[in-house]
Amino acid sequence: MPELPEVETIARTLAPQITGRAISAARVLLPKTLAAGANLLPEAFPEASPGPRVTAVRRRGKLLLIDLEPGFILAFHLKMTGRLMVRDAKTPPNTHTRILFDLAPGNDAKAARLFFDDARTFGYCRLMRPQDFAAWPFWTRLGPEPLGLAPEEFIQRVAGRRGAIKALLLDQKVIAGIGNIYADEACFRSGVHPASPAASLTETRLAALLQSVQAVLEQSIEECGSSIRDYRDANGDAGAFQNLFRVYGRAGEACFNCGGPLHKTTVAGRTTVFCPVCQPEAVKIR
DNA sequence: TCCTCCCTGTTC
DNA sequence: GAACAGGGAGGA
Repeated sequence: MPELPEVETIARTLAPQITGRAISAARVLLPKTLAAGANLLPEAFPEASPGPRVTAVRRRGKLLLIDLEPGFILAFHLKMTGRLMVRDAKTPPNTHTRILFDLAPGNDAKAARLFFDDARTFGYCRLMRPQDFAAWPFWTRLGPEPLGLAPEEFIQRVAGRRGAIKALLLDQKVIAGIGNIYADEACFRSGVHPASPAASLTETRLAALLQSVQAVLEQSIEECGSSIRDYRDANGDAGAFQNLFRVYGRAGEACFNCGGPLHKTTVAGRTTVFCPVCQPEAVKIR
């Protein structure tokens, strides 16, 4: 389930392989994967044309963005099982291939293919003009990037809210890029009970939580993300941060801090693992 | 603010 | 052959 560190890793491994290269054709094998209302295939990939050139590969939140020249943007949301991978030009689509891009041969590079594979078909791609992209509601409402976020702004965005702190961490409008894994890991590392109402946490606790969010994200980026089940980078390589999980997926096992059993519960509709000793429930505020 | 739904491969 | 994984849209 690609979250910020995984998408960042994909962007970093994808960029050197496709930047500067022309995309000569796109083939959509599952129509719904190319979001309706954001389908500019004929305009972006006209017949008898070398095709648009990749000028940049970026990440924002969990979105992977490919800038094209002339002016188009490919925005991918990988959701749970989406993968972006460059393979040999002759590689045929597999059962999970949803969109296939042909990369024209470049200076030194041979022709190749960019695959968007997605077993569970939750992921999507939007192909938009920059002005439409800038007006896309999901884009305009996206909260700030956690890395580099000032504690004061984080506190201001969650202070006084009645919802569970983990629900706010998962809310992309509050802060962008955090999913179930890193929300649990950050709560544990800062000793915050994930079900605590944000309003019950002091500014000091919230600042500590943000620091843990930033620490786990940075550490995971260093480890090239977490690979459980599906995630791979654009080279097909796995990440290693899953070896450093302290709570995610460890319900019933011993807490690395106190040795007691980790508990499992549901917060914001998501499986949540925490240590009841090291993450005491904050005192509720009326 | 919370719940349901979408979707399919994997695990029990 | 059922439970489970979960991001985000949409509705209660």
